[in-house]
Amino acid sequence: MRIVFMGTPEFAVPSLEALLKSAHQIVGIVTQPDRPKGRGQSLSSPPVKLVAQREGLPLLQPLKIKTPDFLDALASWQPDLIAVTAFGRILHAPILNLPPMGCVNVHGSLLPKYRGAAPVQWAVINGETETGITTMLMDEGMDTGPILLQERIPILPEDTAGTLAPRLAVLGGRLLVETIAQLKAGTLAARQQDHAQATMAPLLKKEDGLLDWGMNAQALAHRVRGLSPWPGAYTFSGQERWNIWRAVALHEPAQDVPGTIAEVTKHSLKVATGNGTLELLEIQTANSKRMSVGQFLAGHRLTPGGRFGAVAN
RNA sequence: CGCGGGGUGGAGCAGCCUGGUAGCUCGUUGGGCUCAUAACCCAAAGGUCAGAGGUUCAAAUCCUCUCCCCGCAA
Repeated sequence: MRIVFMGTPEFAVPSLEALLKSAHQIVGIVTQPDRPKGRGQSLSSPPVKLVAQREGLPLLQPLKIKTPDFLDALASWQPDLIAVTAFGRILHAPILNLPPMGCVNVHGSLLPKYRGAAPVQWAVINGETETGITTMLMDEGMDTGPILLQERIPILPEDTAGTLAPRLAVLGGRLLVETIAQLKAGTLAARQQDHAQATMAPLLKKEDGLLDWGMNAQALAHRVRGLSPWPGAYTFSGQERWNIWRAVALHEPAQDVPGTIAEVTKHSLKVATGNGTLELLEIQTANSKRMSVGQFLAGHRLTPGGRFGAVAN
């Protein structure tokens, strides 16, 4: 089968790799344009582009999707099917209708739960113990198309969005190939999503990382995991921004105003929350690298009673 | 040339402004105490102060350049 692959970040790479190992012919790849990144402002290539170049495959990086030029280019590849994993743009009808077998999307959640751009992060933030991959036939909505295949995967207690995403991505690749095989064989029946059960997983912004100490300790711990490695959970100590990379909720009830440093020993740092105590395990201050609380406390003197919270300005 | 912070024994930091004996909290090693311990006590080892040049009687500290790391912003 002639397949066009559309995808952009690291999460999309295993999908592409899986297709490359399959018997299908990848006739073209579409990814987002190079963008300025990093400390300088140098352009960097999306991970999918690097794979395309390695394989010497035809590549498009359209600035705009809804142009006749792009549609013509796509059509010239004559795809039977378009596979989409984390491309980063909504596809409109002219593209969706182009391939005879339709557009198949790999989504990182058990749809209809967690529709949107950040399904992995939100599943962890909400303390889910399992999530999964859904393949679906795309329509014009945001992850609203009929479901093709679905497979579950556990979320481990120590999982962050950063550790969970690669496992989901690999599963996504496997399920994508399986989905295409069954579509080709005609043994797969798409079934409509139960839209009443739908929840959203909107794109995270930097500000979403700011911790609200009024929440309960368990919810904060989940948030720290779900926001790692991006955008990162953070709070303020005075004017200084501190990232919290690992934390665990304790059963000890909070005695102080939420955000108050409740206890400091040589190796531990405990903070009062709206309900319960949060022990910080790995942190990162303004211009330093992330480090364990033990390391941090070796060089910094903290005293109980200090307050974390939003910066006042 | 997007903005800013930093590089000091193995780790994390102070010292720099106002040049003049290398400091703190840990870790490591040895010893002691203890039923015991990530606890406590005693002692020891371990540093070209990122690198190069300059100023000076004297540079971790002041000046110039280079390399590397980090945060913001995207």
